[in-house]
Amino acid sequence: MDNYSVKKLSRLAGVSVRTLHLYDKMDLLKPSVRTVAGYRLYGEQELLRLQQILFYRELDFPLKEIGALLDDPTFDLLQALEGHKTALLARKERINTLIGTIEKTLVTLKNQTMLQAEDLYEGIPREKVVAYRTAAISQWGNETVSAVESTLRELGKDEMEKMQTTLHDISTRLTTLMSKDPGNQEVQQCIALRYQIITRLTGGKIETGKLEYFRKLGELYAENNPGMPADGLPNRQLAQFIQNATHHYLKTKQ
Amino acid sequence: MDNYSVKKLSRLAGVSVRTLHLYDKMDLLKPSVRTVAGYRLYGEQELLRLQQILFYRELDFPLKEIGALLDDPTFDLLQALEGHKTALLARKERINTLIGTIEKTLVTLKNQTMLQAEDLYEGIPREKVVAYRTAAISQWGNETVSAVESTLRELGKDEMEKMQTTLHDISTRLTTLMSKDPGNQEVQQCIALRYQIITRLTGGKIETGKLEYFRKLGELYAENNPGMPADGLPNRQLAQFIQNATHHYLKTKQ
DNA sequence: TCTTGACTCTTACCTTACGTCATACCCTAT
DNA sequence: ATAGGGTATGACGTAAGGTAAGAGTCAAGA
Repeated sequence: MDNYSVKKLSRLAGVSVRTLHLYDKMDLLKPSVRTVAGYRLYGEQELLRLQQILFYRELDFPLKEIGALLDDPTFDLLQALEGHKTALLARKERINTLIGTIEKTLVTLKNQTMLQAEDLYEGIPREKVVAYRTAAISQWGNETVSAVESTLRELGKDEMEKMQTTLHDISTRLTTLMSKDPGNQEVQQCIALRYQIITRLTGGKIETGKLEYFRKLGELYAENNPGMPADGLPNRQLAQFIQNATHHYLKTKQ
Repeated sequence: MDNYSVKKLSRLAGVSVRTLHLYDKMDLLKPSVRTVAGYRLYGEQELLRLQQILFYRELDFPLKEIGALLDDPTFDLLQALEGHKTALLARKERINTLIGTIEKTLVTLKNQTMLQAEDLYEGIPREKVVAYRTAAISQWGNETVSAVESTLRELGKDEMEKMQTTLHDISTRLTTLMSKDPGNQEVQQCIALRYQIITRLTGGKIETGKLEYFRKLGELYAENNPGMPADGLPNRQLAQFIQNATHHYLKTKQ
């Protein structure tokens, strides 16, 4: 008898030594023997009692109540269990309510962001935007898509037009120079400049997801606005700008 | 501005003063002003912020997280809510498991007590016992029925027979004396003696539920065992005994 | 002006079921 | 003798406050 040290018993039952210390101090599970050195030794009975304790603990019974029901044989176990079941049902109901509230909140928030996002996607059919946006979120994460949309909003028309002009110049010059004199010093300057613009475009962190998202938006716009009429729509310019910027960058990066 | 003292704000929002103290110390909700005496004064903005805090608290968000999401505008609320919802779903699942376990345990326990109870109800069809026992539990509670069954078990055949004989004598004598000489001194003695026996029968606490339950059992037995053959079955004696004991007691009590 | 009652402040200890040190002691094998 | 692992006790920390003690503040009535 009295085979189990704290560590052995803790391993056997899957609890920590500290837990056994605690149960000892609160008179829930006492060792059958203390050695002269003060070491705790447990026997089979204690192992059995521990199993019972853990069973009720699994059911979220408070330890005090477990002690009462194990020590007092007249304890009305049925009633305790019924009461506990009622409490658990109440908790479950509460959680259901919470989940419902969260879902409502989520729908509201998503609608809000969708509404905010809508004017950014002017000129592209809504269902395409929704579909691609959802796909992009699942592929690159909510953060990336939000960042792109935030950048679009932040840049505004004015800066976008400037950047577009600059980038157009750079791209044209790069194409010319590369075909004629790839070793020209100006090539490096142009590439550096383009890098700066793209950095601004991606908010400091150049990520493939962001660039791909920008590029795809440009494509979608071009598809749905054949001929790209120069009607002054911000998205037309935006799309063209993005296509220029990202197409070249991604190509030369490979 | 700064209209609300701690108490006013606490009443308005339905939280305790202590809670406001705590939120102040943990920088979750600071008063807009402190008077020279150190009193906290809150304004409309603080009331609004408190509403938000309570909303997320209702959703079981930890207060630290609430502070983060209210103070950091870049906090990804959608992701937090989704994560929280997942956690709540997991908790719900766990609770479902717990309820299932409790229900199984309850069934097991009830079957056990039914099995133990079965031999006490020998001679009465099981379905009648089950039906009446269930009705009795809902009418007088689990404790009363358990107490009666515990008494039946505890008394055993020997003591029951003795008590039956004694009670039979008492009842006979009482009937005789009451019809002839109601003022006889022996009447009081008999009643006192009968009282003692019934006290023993009900385990010290004479309750209508217990006596009714005993009496009903006797009736049920008589109904289902016409002629009451003197075959030595403990239940036959038990039934007769109980019928005698309780019938008289209840009658004279009215 | 004094008192009374309502209000408020800070500090600190209590709750659950442990986890995580810190410090010191014990035991066994080499 | 020493190294290593096991053990004991005590104290502190967790989340979100509850409860209490002791002291200070404010407005109103006598």
